[in-house]
Amino acid sequence: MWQPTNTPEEDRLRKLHELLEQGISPYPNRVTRTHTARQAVAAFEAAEAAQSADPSLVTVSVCGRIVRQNLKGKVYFAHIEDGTGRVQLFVRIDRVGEAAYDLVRRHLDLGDFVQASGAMMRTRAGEVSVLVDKIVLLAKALSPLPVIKERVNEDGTVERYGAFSDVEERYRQRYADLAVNPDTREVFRKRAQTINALRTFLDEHGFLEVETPILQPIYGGAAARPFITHHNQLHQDLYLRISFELYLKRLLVGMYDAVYEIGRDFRNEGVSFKHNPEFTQLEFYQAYTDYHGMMDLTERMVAYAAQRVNGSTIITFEGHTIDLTPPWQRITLREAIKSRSGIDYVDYPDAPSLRQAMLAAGLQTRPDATWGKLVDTLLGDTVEPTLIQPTFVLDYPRDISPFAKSVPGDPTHVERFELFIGGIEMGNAFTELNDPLDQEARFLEMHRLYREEDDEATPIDEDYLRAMRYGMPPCGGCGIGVDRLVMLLTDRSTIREVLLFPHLRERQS
RNA sequence: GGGCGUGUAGCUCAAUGGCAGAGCAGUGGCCUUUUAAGCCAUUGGUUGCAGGUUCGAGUCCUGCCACGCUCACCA
Repeated sequence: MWQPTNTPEEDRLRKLHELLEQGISPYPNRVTRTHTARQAVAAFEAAEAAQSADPSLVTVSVCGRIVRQNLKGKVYFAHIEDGTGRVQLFVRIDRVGEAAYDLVRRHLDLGDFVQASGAMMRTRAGEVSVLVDKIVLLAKALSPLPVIKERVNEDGTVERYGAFSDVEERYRQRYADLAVNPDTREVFRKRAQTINALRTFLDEHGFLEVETPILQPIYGGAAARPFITHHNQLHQDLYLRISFELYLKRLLVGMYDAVYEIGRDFRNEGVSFKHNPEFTQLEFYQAYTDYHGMMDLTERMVAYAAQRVNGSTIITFEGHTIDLTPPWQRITLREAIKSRSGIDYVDYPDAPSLRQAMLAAGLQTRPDATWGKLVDTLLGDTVEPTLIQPTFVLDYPRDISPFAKSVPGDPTHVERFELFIGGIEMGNAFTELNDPLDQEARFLEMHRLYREEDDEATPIDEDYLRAMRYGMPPCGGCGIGVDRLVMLLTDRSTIREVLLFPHLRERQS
């Protein structure tokens, strides 16, 4: 059984017991709400504006959490807040009677939920308020939330005094963060709007939303270590998906022209400001197009989401003004790296020579890195941080892109792009490889590479190859990191600020 | 995993190696139009955990835990 751990909790528990002794339930079953906080204020102001109506005849029953209270002798003011906003309660002892007033004075705390009914009025100070006839406790708060006081300035801006800012506690107790920090609530509203906008855009462009397995017998579609779990009755190890790619492309074999999925991917890798072990991915695939089609669609979709969420395609991110208005800059990976590092990697066709060139340029490399990984290092270290404005980087080395079609006449490169905005990778797309024999060869090549590194054996998905042998239409596919997109649209510098419950290490002792 | 940093009251923060404090919240009192209300009084601490140095440790040292930044890792 829970025990108070501090004086405020002891006081609140005592009040709860006193209420029970008076026969008052601190957690009643029934509640009556006629108006939200916002509606109550709006109804009064509308009556004020309409000369014909008597605003004092506007009666309401409002519900919410007490976020400010001011006991002033025989009158009591409180602000209650619900999901729509705040409204002030004005309680007078001569109106509610001594018994009810005593309950208000002795037993209500910041954080409690109450229901108040009465007529709307305007105080002498001018604030629209509920002149309370009856007030009912709806839920007692036994633990105190951080107290944040607000002052509304002349110009309407809100200044906040006090804070709940400890990052760890905000994440571990997100409910408390949300309860007291309206800015946090706004982030997750925008997150929902973002996802809704992506979905709406794709729906309106002929895409079918689908759901594919999260528990997969063979993981694939990306290079990452998986989480492993086990089905007891089937005696089968299963993997939490690291991407949706291979299942979604099976659906193009199945004659859907365009499909997408928004869902969770799981990667058993390190965490960082842009990595969480589970994250939300959007992948969409469209037949009869290629990566150019994916670029066109992607830039329009992201611009649409920005417009829907922020009302503009021009946003601010980490102090940068970023213009998401299409069309976006396109540059080949080769040109991008050459312009930033001075290294034209095609001049160094094998890992040892490229590594030498990179070392000569003062770049750090891993001695065991493959040629493709070295190119990727060049991208990450010299190019990625410079790509603040939205930029498609095109044409990647074949040996780090096993699902992309080759660039015609170019044995080195495949038709792939990655999308960068604000210096962060936002997406990855290919002209999808639909040649089953070439795909099998790529699988075998990757399998060999990873076995050499003895890091993660990439399993070969024979069923995917079988699907492709039935014929897969030419298509483009793209994956978008939804959390990162939300970071961009809400100007948050870490992924944890846009995840309601980010992964944290379990607390010991 | 490495480096740097942080951890003190419910919240936000102070405290030269020398009595562990403030504001807000809480408690008691005054106050019938307050709004960061005000005034008077007052409660609240295993200073993340475990050791060590010292006459004396929140402070210095070691280890551990958690978090942040960063590097590595991450096609």
